[in-house]
Amino acid sequence: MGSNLQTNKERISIGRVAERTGLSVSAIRFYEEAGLVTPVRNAGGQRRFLRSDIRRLSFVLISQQLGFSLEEIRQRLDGLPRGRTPTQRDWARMSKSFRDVLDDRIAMLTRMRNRLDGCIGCGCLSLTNCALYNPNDEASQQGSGPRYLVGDIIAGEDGG
Amino acid sequence: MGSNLQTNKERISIGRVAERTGLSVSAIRFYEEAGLVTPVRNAGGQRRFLRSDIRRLSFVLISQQLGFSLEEIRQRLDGLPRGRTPTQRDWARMSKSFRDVLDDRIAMLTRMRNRLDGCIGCGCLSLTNCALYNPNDEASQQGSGPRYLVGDIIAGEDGG
DNA sequence: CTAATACCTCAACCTTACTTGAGGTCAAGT
DNA sequence: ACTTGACCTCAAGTAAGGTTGAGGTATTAG
Repeated sequence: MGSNLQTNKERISIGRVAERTGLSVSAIRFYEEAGLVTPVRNAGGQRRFLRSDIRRLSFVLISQQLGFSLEEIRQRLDGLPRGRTPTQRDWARMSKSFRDVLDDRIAMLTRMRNRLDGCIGCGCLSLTNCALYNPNDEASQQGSGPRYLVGDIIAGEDGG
Repeated sequence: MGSNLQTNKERISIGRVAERTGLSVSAIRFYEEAGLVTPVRNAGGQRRFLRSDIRRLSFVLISQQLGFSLEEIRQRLDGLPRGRTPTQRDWARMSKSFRDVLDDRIAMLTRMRNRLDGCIGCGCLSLTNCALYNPNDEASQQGSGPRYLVGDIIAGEDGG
């Protein structure tokens, strides 16, 4: 009875995993390359996944919906135990980690929203005073490259 | 008195615009290509911007911080009047448009957050029942490619 | 007038998250 | 045995949002 703790048998193919997760085969291969799953190979060189990898990939999908990058997800998955199948407690810990980030994002978006009227809505768009530019907010940072703001932006106005 | 409605004088170089907005010169050229600003050229072929373009680009920067894509921003900027310098009322209208989207995003993130404990936190990750996968939410949709979910994902469980 | 900047275009490169295709192998059914 | 379908690797393409560099022209300060 101790034998099914680990489920070393019952390895499944990439096609099965794709069916069960809704991911494409190519995406699963890509996720392997990204370090999100680490299937073994059979004698013929084909990938064999654990059933628990389905849950792992489901977690990846959910996390993406929450707006996390694959790298952020990988870091959290690396916190899972290697020697055993993750327990409810393990997942709950990660859930909390995400919840905290979501709380921050919601708070930031709410602040942004509240500032919007005062900043754009007034028509001044004065970035000197504009709270939307406060670099202390962990702002979106979607693209690459510098996104800084200095000095008096609007000083000389059009129509002058 | 009608002469300064349009401000045909006082055109400024791309370097000046870069200084005033904090954008790089290359980014401003890129934004021109994206249709976000449309500077004229002087006799030597160099770009000359209106002072109001600084405000326009400031709006672009703020909108990006709010999480909008350049295309979404362009569409909103295209709603600005072409014949005259935008008024406070014009900016306020766009502000409202963004505010509405932000309200939706905040609401969605909040729903997600509230579901997180029930879905990941319980450790089941059963995507059959998982509200986080509800496609009716305008979910993040960051990457490209299909992101669908079908059927019973977790049915055969590890350790089973 | 000349040197130093600032500006120009075009092409290539970067990251993230994948897809698509070519060319070849493995596994399963008959 | 043979055929089909699933699988393999590697290279290139896509989209967004830019940056970097090469090679050349404009403008400006002295």
